[in-house]
Amino acid sequence: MTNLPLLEPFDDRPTLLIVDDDLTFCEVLSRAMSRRGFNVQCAHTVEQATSLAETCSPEYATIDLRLVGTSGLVLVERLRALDSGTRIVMLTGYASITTAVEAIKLGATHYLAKPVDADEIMSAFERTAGNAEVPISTHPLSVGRLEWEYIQRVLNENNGNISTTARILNMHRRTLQRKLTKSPR
Amino acid sequence: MTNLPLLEPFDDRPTLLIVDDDLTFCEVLSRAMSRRGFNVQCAHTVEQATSLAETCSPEYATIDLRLVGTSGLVLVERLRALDSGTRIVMLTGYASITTAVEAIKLGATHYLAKPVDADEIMSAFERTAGNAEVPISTHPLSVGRLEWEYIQRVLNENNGNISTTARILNMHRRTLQRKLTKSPR
DNA sequence: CACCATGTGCGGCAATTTGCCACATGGTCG
DNA sequence: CGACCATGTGGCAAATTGCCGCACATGGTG
Repeated sequence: MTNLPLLEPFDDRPTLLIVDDDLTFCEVLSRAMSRRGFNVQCAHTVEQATSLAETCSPEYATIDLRLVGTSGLVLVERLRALDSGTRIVMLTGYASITTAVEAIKLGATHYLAKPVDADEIMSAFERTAGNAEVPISTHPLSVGRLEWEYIQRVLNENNGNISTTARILNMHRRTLQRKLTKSPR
Repeated sequence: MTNLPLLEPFDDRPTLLIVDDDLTFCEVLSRAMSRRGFNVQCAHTVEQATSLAETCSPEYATIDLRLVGTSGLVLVERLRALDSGTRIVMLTGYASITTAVEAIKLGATHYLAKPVDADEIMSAFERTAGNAEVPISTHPLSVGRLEWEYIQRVLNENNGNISTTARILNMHRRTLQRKLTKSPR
């Protein structure tokens, strides 16, 4: 599965930056990726990640979309500003089309929904535009899912402002709030 | 067609290629985009679109993901091979994250789930990675309305069969029945 | 023909979701 | 500082839903 030699000297191993506010997740993934030949570093906030990236300039990165404070998306920009060759995989608990589009446009290599395993991340790193054969799903989204995607889109366009989003969507703020706490149906 | 007073002479207007196998959709969108100052051409198959693109080399394009025969994705590659400056918006009835990621990686400017209106497409064309957080013009569709449109489409695709539509949409038949008796919210 | 699978329309009822209120907190702007 | 706004939360009545059952039509099949 891995084409990365396990026996390279430590400093020759490719560097991987894992950014996620879930400490357990970081630790588990970190171990799995170390085993696959990466020199791994973890960060739990955008600030941490930025300063780490400035000193070590990682070749690979996994970034969680939802981080406390700022969105993980800004990190995609920063990492690629530092080194446009950085391969970035976006991870998220609640995948939505809007944020997927956004992440890819900002330069992410791929976008995966949790739970993911290390091998999925590995092949996501390998991925380029041409090489993925995409099964076009024939069956539509459920109404619940459609609503969720739409809400995410509008919310994103309004920079996460719940009140204005609710107003635009012609729904009660309280209702929108409640919907947002639930996972996509 | 007569009230285009302030628009540029016909040949100076930006060219837009609409690719969709739904003829009605093409016609409606074509008219809406003409009114917005585009020189519109329509194609209903990948082949048609390819030969049209080779002769007229459109600056803008909207491409439906699911076309009979080949996927609309290959068209993204072709159009951008002809002119890498072409702005392409991918449209789809069945939005999925995978195809969204793929479309963007192949060079699409944006990816929108139907139903869309012409204004959404307009702002999608304007969109670049940087200006994503610019709040776009007000969203006309309420969630209720979106749901209604979607239900109508799926229902139509299933020849008005309420039971199968309810199954596909993952909602109770009784609920769907009741929703159908009401007018779009 | 009877039999069966399937789709449809509708009534009733409990469970869930909603709309709408109030109140507290924290941030920004003048 | 006060005015304003977005957010988080709880409570409660009203609306919607999920799910039951039943009657009826249709179409295929032994």
